[in-house]
Amino acid sequence: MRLKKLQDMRAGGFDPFRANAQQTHFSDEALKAHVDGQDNTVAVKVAGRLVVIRDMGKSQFVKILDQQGQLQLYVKKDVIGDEAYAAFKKIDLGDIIGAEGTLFKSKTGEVTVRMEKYTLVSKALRPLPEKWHGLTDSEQVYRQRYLDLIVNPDSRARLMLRSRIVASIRQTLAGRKFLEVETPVLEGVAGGAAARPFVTHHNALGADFYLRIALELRLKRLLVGGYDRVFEIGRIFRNEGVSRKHNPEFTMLEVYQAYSDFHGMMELIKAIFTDLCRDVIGTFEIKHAASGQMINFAGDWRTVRYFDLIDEAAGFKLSALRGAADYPAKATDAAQKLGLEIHAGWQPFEIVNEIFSKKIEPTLIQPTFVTHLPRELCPLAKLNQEDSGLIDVFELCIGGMEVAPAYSEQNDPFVQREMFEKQAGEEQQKMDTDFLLALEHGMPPAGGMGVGIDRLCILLTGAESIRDVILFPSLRPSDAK
RNA sequence: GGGUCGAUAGCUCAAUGGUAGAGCAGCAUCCUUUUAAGUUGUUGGUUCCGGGUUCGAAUCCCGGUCGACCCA
Repeated sequence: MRLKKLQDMRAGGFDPFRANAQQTHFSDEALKAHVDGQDNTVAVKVAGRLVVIRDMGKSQFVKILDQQGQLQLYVKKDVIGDEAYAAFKKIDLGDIIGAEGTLFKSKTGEVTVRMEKYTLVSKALRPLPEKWHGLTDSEQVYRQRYLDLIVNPDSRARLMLRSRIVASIRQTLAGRKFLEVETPVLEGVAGGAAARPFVTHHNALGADFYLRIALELRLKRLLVGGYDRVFEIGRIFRNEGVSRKHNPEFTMLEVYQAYSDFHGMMELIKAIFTDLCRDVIGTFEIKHAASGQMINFAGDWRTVRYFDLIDEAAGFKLSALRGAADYPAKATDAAQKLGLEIHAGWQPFEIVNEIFSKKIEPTLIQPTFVTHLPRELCPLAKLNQEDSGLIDVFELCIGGMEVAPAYSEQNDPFVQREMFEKQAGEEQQKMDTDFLLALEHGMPPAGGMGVGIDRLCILLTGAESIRDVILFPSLRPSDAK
């Protein structure tokens, strides 16, 4: 039917796919441009997709949707003429039009464009999903996100907010003289984190490449190169499970600042959140979707040592036994008392971290800096001066999720090499020998931080799943119809 | 990878093992300030795919595909 309308139009000498329209106002700008009490004085040219048609015979109210939202148009036979009105009646819901007219307020007080002229600029050959319930089939929401954006205002607003969140972060960092850089996605060694990488092959070079799993080692080379404040917002790839908190490709912000340390990173991440809450979200209190609690981003954030939390969970001073002969047994015992399953070959730090990630992290709803983690958890951080079993780092947890880890970065090439070589446990990082070479040239002391942008967006938009803040989440390929 | 649940008209959803329906969308009709507009009429199905049981399967069984949730 719609195809026939298109064919008729083309036979009549008009092809909507060859037409265009002008846009002087977005919908929200048009709404603001109306002057109270002065109807039909302001002329606008608007454009968008027809999403509502209320036909009353010789006149109709319709609504178009553009980037900023919906705008009502009033189409009157007397105004646009018999011929144009007859043609307008043939337009379908979902078609894209440009319209010119003047602004007025309807009987019910809605600012509306009195349409004088219109142009059909694109024909929709397929119908829109239902207007009231929207599109709820999650598979279609993800696979055909464009339909979700057209009919589900929540999705539209949430994903637009993500764009503004990223823009705000860039602005905060630029204001502090950070340089935004781009580093390779294809790497010979996927380092900087412990994760299974995706592998691909470069034909001309005859070599396998890995998609990066972190940005860290490249950005630190830039510190060596004399760029003292650098950051990258980029996609990284981990060939692991998919869940509400995990997508195989996700966006990471990594920041490195020379002559700073993990305390400096605390200040920086607070500044980023403060700017976001004030400029983008408009509130410092955000509801946590999973728990229903309000997360308060204002004021001082709690800072607590990793092992203090462990001791609290265990119910006794487990940390005092670190290094003692019965530490592994006591740690296993404590974990099992908490109902955790401990695998036979696990190192003590793995057992303790199981307690942290299963029993503690999910309870950290309010912003919390967890500091002084065991050294085995990250080979790239500086060792604590007082206790070389610990590292000078924090893990920022919010909403029960790890949102941002930060370190005082290890810049001693000997210690760094040793840390790589001595790695224990299941999760081990690959040794990047060129990175060690770079360290040997001298890297300034620095604070560094990684921020999972997707998780940040989950928190700030009150979303329930990572898929709600990623435009096109990874799905198993399926044969398109 | 394991478990649970789901897939029916373009969309949102119904349908004791017995003729597959409704609302919206579409089509036609009436209506010159509507707000999920309203009115009258009406079209529309490979019930995800492949097997099996049965006189008869959207429904029961087996296998598969895709998705959601939970667990690892």
